[in-house]
Amino acid sequence: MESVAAMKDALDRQLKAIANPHRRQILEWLKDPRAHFPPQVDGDLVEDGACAVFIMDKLGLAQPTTAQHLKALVDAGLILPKRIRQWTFYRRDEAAIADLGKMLAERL
Amino acid sequence: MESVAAMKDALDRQLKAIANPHRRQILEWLKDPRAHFPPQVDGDLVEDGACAVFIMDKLGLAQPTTAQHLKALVDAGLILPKRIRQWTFYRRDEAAIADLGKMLAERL
DNA sequence: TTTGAATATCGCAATTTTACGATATAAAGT
DNA sequence: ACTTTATATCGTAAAATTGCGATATTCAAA
Repeated sequence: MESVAAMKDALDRQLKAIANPHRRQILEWLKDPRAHFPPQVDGDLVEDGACAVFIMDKLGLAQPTTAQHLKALVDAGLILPKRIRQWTFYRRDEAAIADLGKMLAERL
Repeated sequence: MESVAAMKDALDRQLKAIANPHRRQILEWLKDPRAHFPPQVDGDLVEDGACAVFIMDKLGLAQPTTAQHLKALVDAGLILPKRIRQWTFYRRDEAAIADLGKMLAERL
């Protein structure tokens, strides 16, 4: 069981995460990875997620900046990282995103 | 009809507005003004909203800072200001808040 | 019309966020 | 082992956010 303060911190992280346009764009792209990212050899686009390299390319931001945005989304619990060989793939945590959406629709 | 860019700007303002704990606290208090604010002589607590002075007192922030937070919420279209005599009262724009919540639940 | 109270705005400091280059680490192929 | 590629981290600069004091403005009462 989590403390109230910890839950508020978690909500704060999630709301700050979606308060940034680049991070919302990433979440949007990951809704349909096949439509937005090229085919991958090492990791299924849907099952494992999109490769950080492709996300970086589409964002048009530097690698450290992209990594920072992805970390913010992971720390907020909105996307799930999966390391395969030397790559990290990211996919949406649909359950967490749905929970957040429901929470906001009900309690905002 | 609004442009897509203008709609994205509006969403950005709304998400940035609720990304701040103080502003979320204000929205929370305004859900039940009678429970959180003292009776008012000049303006109905529910119909017109809570007086900025009382909101400031509860926040424990300076007047200019409180005014800034209230402006952010007004500019985001989440609360409605009403000037009566020398006071400004604020109440939730329930329709706008519900729209935002629904939007996030469906499209996040 | 002066006084007092509420609100709005200005200017500025402190903090946080965003972005990047440099560099370190990790993993794979040569 | 060495090189290449992907990722992570460090340090730092620029921009945005948050907060406040000082001050202007607004409005009503004295």
